[in-house]
Amino acid sequence: MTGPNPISHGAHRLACPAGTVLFRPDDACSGFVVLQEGSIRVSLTSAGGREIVLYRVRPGEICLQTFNCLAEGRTYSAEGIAESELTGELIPPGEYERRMAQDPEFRRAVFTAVAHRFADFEHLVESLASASIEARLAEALLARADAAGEVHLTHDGLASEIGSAREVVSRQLSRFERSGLVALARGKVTLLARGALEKKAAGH
Amino acid sequence: MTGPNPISHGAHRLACPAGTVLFRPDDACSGFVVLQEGSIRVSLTSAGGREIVLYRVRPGEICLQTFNCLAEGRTYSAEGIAESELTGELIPPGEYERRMAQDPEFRRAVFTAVAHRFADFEHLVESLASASIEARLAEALLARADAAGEVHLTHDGLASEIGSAREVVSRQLSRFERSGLVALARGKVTLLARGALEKKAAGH
DNA sequence: CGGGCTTGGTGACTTAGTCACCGACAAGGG
DNA sequence: CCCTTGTCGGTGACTAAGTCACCAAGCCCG
Repeated sequence: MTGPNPISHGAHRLACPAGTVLFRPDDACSGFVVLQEGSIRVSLTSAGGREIVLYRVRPGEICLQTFNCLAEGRTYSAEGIAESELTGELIPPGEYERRMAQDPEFRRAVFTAVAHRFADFEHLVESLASASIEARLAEALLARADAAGEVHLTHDGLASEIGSAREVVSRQLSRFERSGLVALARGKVTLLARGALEKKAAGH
Repeated sequence: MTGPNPISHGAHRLACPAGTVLFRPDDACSGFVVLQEGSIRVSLTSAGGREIVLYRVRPGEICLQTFNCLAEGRTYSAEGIAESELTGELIPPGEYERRMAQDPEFRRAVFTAVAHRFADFEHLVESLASASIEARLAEALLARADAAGEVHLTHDGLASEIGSAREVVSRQLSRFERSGLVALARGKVTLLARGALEKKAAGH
């Protein structure tokens, strides 16, 4: 999925440490990002200060914000932060145009990524419009747990994942804890009953 | 924006009356829709029966669901209904591939449409995650009013537009009516104070 | 004219979000 | 070692939104 061209003519090497802010709302777009290692969290922060994670860009994928900017000549509307150390390519606009025209495999990869993003968005909209907090939180915990069943996020961080408020997350987590589904510690949630959480995530 | 090729080789004429269901979740995709006249409403209905309008496809635009299916070889996940009589082209998968590869103008049109849809989604997510019902309803009324300032939708229809419930819409409309912002009649809302509604839509 | 359907109104209740505040814990400096 | 400062999480009280059950117009059509 990383493609046959290691670093093609005209593309720059991209490397940056965890925590780097790659773009913010209203930034101009410097080029098209193709990720090789790491993950980028793309989120939207509304006027009221509420943040919601839209999606994550993973290795082999393109950053759709970048695509959007280049296709429309517009600026970003969301924020992108490196969640871990990144490596990849930064393809400048001209080179991007050339590749889209001439490289069918590159084009296919871009379309696949676009299609995935749209599926992500549809899922997000459906969740926001009709799933309970209980279901959305259960889903977020399952999605972000490591192999040991631990989620290393604060209640605030979890609230951003599901587009809600910290207090709401805290209270729901206490209910999960009282039901024996999770164990709580500062900055960490340990999953004790994945099966039960999966049921909750599906809406009972 | 309708492009230089009236009906190109390999494309079928598309024409259907208002109310036609163009696709449903899990339908296979028969081709790529390029709309010339009319409008398609694309919506998602969740398990609980709640419907939300994702976006509308208008003349000169492409249908992104179609794009998505073709790029991924997958089925639809949303529903598309003709809101008015439609005319356009239905481009079969092979012809679509050929045009994407060979026709830069066609490719550009597709990208522009994708970028627009993407912006629509971001706006929708931001609204759902953090705007009040008052603001979202005011926005929907403004967006769907005709030149005479009339919105020909039932409370149920308005609820679908903003992804909420009929009762909630009814109560908010009564408040707008009591404040003199709208006049209510069966199946119709008349806007009386656009300026005030615009303020509400922006969040006071 | 009189069912039966669609549309809209309402009260009572549950769930979610907001606001204001406080206490517990972690890290670093004096 | 203790104190300060900042992050993190808990809680009560309130408001906003969504749900449920039900009813009353209006409306179409035989």
